Amino acid sequence: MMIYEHIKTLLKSTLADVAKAEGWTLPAELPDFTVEAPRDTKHGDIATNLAMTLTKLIGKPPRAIADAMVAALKKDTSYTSVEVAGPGFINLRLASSIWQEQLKTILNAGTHYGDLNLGNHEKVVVEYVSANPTGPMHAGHVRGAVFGDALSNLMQKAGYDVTREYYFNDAGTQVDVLARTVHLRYREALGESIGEIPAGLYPGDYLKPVAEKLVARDGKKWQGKDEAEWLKPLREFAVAEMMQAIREDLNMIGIKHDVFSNERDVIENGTLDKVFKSLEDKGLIYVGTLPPPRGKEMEDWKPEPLTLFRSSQFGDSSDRSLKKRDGTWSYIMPDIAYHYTKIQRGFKLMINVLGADHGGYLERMRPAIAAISDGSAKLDVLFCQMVKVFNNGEAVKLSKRSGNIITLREMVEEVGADSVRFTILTRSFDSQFEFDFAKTKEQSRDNPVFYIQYAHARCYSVFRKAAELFPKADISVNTLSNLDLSLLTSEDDIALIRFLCNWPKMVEAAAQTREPHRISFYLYDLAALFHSFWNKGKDDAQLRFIIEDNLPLTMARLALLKGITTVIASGLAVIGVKPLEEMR
RNA sequence: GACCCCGUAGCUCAGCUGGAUAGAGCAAUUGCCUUCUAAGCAAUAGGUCGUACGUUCAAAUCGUAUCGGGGUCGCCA
Repeated sequence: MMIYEHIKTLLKSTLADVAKAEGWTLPAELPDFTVEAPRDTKHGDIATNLAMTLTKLIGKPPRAIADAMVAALKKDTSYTSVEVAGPGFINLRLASSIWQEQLKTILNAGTHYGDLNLGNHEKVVVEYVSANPTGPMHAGHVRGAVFGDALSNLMQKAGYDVTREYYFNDAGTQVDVLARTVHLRYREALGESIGEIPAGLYPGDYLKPVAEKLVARDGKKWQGKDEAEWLKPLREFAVAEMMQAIREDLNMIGIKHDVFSNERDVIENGTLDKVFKSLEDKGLIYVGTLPPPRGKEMEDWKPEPLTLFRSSQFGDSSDRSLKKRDGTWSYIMPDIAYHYTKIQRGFKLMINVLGADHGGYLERMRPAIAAISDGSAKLDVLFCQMVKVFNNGEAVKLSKRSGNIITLREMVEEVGADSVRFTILTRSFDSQFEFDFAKTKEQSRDNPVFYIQYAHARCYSVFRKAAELFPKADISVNTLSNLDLSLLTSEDDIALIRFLCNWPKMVEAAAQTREPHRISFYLYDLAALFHSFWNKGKDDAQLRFIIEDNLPLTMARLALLKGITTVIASGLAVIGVKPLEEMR
């Protein structure tokens, strides 16, 4: 980024000079203009749209403004060419020495190259997965899980103090259903014939081992007893088991949360009562009746007085009920209390990664957070769109009810963690995508993630070869970063360095937009440049990395390779994929 | 009835805080392994960017309308 910011500053000062000479009046604050590497290298190293953004202000055609700028820029020797192109772009080419210096900067920074101070060490909590402990992780969870994890990596790289968090509901009806199903499986494990799993309980075999564990621990203790006796202990047992399984599943795909929070704690430690009372104290709670929901047929709907939160005072379309008809808390109240704990822990920025099926969540939670934080905390919710799962072209309906699921475990075992992560992270989170399990399995070897890993491995292969051919040469990073790199002059050398210099800008853009997939595409393009360079060495010996009779050039090329592996490795770290040193 | 996301090559998707001839992978066709790993490279073919207006020096990108697909609108989570 250094280089682009530097050029931008230079352009501004040149513009000021030109404006003076030409008699243009400029505003104190210039319109925002770009300084970036153009897509097509024919357009130079760096292009700016500066002239075009000034047409209105100055009242002259863009090319005329550009021409005046070019005349002034040509006096600066750090540009080897300056020209006007297209509708009024100014294209600059920089002296090779500038790029060679940039490569040194990269080597000195190592994998910290691209680290930013965008977040200024601000504390941010990223909550993701947060699946309730009623079943194993399945394909529907994977997208949010991987996305949230990569986003956390990205925010960290951009200079935020990130906490990865998982929140689960262990106090509602779902976990009661879980406990009942476990009890049934428990009776089965003890030899009873249970027949089909009744509707309303969880089908699927995944609770069998849990039941067996329970038998091993408690024997026949709960057989033939009333639900009132076993519900609570079995619930606790089952929740602990499921959470353990979930952690193991997530681990398979490289995900580890820093903090696990749960609904029961929030209720039992008094946080919920405290938060509710503070809402009451603020005059935001009343008893009233809500209109029936629109656009949806509600057979069992009856107007009844409920405990309501004045959500509409904070921009919500309606007030919200905090208690159910039966007097128990509705899901939103523990959630509000949970978010209060985040605020208490010092987070002013909270990011929640949710599935698109939680569409109304933000509209409800934002007002609540505004109320409990008095407007000082901010909630961002990123909705990952649905994943449509196919198996060889046939749609797979994921449903716990029918037991028809593709588990995370199956995905990782069949396709591989790296491929799964990369596939997910080459999509923008807000567009739905189709995941064909069978096809992905079949094509797993074609997954673009290997293309990037292969580039990394090839670089390492050259280093191994160099060590063999030049046993006396010191090819450590320290030495490489202090070399004279003036031998790196070919178009391909410079093109690669130039591309490496885009890395910090990529991190910045990806972090600002919360779009880790940009990193994947950048890495792919970098790998493509590298592979292309590699193959040129077959036609032109001077473009090989190792040139046996030219140690100085070889050393300079090794420095370039080091720059490439450095950026690939730090990019893959964001994606959460291993940078391999060898692939055979 | 209201709100959110998407519509780009045969398929899966990038590009969208406006910029130069619209990109990649897969699938198709053709070349390249005595030389640093062919999980690679080079080339060919493939698109009215859903549609229509509008804003702009400039629109796949922004706005309005419309069609199509998905999601949400609860005291469920």
